[in-house]
Amino acid sequence: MALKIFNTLGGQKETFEPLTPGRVHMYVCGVTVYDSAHLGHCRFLITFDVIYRYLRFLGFDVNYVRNFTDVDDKIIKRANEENASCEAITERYIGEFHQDSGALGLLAPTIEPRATAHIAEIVEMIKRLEAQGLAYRVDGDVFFSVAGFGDYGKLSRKNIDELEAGARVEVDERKRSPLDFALWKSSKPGEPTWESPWGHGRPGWHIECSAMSTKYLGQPFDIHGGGRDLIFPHHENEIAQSEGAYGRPLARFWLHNGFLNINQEKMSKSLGNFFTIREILDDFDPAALRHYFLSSHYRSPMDFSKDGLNEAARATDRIIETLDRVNYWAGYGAPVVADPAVIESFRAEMDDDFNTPRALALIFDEVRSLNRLLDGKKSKGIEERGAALGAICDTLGLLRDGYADRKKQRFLKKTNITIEQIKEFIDLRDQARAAKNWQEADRIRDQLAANGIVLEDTVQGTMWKVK
RNA sequence: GGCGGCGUACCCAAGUGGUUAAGGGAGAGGUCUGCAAAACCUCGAUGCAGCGGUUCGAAUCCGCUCGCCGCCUCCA
Repeated sequence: MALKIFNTLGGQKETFEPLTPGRVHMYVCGVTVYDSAHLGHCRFLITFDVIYRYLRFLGFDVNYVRNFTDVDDKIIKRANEENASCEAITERYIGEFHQDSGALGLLAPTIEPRATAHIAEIVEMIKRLEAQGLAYRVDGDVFFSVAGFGDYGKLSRKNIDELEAGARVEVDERKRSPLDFALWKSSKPGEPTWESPWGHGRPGWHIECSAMSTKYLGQPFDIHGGGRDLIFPHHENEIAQSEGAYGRPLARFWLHNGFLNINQEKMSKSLGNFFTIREILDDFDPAALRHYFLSSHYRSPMDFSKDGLNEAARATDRIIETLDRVNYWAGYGAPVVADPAVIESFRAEMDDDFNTPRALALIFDEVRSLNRLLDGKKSKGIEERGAALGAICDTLGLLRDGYADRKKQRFLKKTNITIEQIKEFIDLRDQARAAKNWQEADRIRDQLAANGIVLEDTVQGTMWKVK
């Protein structure tokens, strides 16, 4: 049994073995902090959170680095619009990002480096590239010379000549080739700026990832990830910089997640067709959102819809209900060993390029089996299989703890109904039921149902839940 | 123009050469229940965009056609 991962570099699944036995070094390109994170970001965050969790589940000690791009044209633009400092903007959105991450149940990376805290390393790397003859200065800017790096295009499988022919970018005439990109930009008055051998300026976008990944993970490291759109030019440029500077590979496995579309179009800031993470979490549980993303393979494109998210929410309810039943049945007593056969099946699915849709199918097979056992009042293996199911959910990061409470809280927040009122209705109905006044009991229940509250008569009494 | 991807039941979505095409949601019938809810059971694509081809055998490989999308520019 071995983990196989689809490697963009090479375009096929390859057996994964870390360079250092037992330790995985992983870098994922994070976000530019100039605005609230949206569902598209959510997908890449959850994708790599699951990969991180699964690698840990396999027993690897994972060094997971995910950066913040906190110096960039968009940040400067935003700061100017708000008449605020860039620091104020980036601090605000890094704070928001951490709130969203917490709400989504994302495991914190080992380190979250910021570009502005690594200017020295960036300058050092550019100097190295200059020494290698791969960089050239024009006025106060420094560009990378693509012509000097023979492997350029190997990740995105692009041919330099065709790229030049197809380029419809406004070409900076000072560049030797239209594909050359900025390593260092001279800064205009009012922009963030640092001292450098080339005068005052700031780093280009791509160089920060090269500098920071090398600093924290060495070179080469095991896994480099990000969204599909980063393949070209961002990751291609990172490779050119890092491999050009050090003469050895940057990363061994390159993973890219598919896009989240909406109405067949890419969800993006520029198109304005996005939902922010926080607005979706007002209406949906983070576990449901995660379930929704996991129901599709991470490399496939997805078309977002609230209907789809609602379906995922109902499916999540089903898993949670079963886990609750198991917990009730078993109590929260002594921990048991998770059923090894179930865990093994989970591994088999996930080892195949993190096939979460199949892992979910396994979860539902287990849900059905467990419910059948619980219905039959048979005890054989319930605790072990329940423990396995719980472990699988945890490895996927489905936030099962507090699920029912969160659902109730969202409901109570959106309506003016209080728990006390609901309990009063339940008491009234219980009295009617005790008197076998079924008509009145049903009337109360129907009334609550009309308000989105479902009652369940159980041996422990009447429970309520949100529809 | 170049490169890459997709099209599987009402909806979402696995499967990429070999017994009956996973799983979820919705739907229908049933068991349980005072009635419900939940759960469980049963049903549901002789077919995988279309047409050809390769093969003993294809949703899976090849070719063509149709439809859709992404990257080539900041973007997860």
